Amino acid sequence: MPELPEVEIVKQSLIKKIKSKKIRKIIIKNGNLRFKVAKNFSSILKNSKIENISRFSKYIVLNLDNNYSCIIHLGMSGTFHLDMKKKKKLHTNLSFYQSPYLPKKHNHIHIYFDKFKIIYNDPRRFGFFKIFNSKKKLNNFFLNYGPEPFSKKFNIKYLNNKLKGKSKNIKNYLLDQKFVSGIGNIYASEILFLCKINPCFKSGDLKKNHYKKIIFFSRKVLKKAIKMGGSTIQNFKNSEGKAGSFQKYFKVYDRENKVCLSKKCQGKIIKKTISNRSSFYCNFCQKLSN
DNA sequence: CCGTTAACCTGAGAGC
DNA sequence: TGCTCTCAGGTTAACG
Repeated sequence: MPELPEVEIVKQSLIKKIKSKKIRKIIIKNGNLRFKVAKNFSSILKNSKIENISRFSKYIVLNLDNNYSCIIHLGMSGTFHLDMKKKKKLHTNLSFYQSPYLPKKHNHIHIYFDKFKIIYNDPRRFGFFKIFNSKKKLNNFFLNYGPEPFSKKFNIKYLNNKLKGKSKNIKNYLLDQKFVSGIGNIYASEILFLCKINPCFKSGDLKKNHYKKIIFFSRKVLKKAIKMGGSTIQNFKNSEGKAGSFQKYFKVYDRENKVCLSKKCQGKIIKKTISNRSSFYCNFCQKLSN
């Protein structure tokens, strides 16, 4: 489900609820996630205190007081639910996936604290948890990833180095986490629309002014999405009334056949499958030749 | 090395 | 009501 903004919001929710708290117990109902949950996962996390919670790209990072770190990827459908013991309903203010009442059969991991527990629910099981026994190993894991759009490393020189001479289209690169990390299928389409660059545009043909736009609008779109609480697909609304609202600002994503929102443009948004993922764009605003 | 495809899963929604 | 089909915010092994 989530791209950088949504993961950022989940991280912020987790900070409010479980930062500086001690994990008392872990129950794994189904460890068959994208990667199998490590056998020693429970024993390592039990009785550790969560010192800090951060995020890199689409990963949530829990730093524990026993030198271990736990990274969490939500895949397509991973969500966290807060379960106060006294109340019967699951509170889903940590969740961004469709219904707030997901079937319990997908409640795979239960993490207990003194007064409540949080539950990891993931119908498709593309998410995963992974632990590292040192900061160095944690950092090494992230060395495989490109900079986030916000990073100073994501600059014109970097784009030129990576993209010159390349035949692969630019949409593909925006989704390539080794090139830039944190962008997913929704924001890739949104960013390219604002850049007025066709998703099929050959990366090697991009010029300096294209690079500038990609850098500028990547940051702008992701920042605004974070400000809006991320994007929430469908009519999801949780018991506390919290849901992301960036979907209201989609210019192209999920707007097939609708009128282009650019001023004076009468074009209709096209949906096209590029490299097995849907892309949305306006043929008039995002010409292939320019 | 490069780029593309299929695969990993379940559930929602469309069409019949 | 129910069946079948397609699609979904991600990643990556395997292939040509």
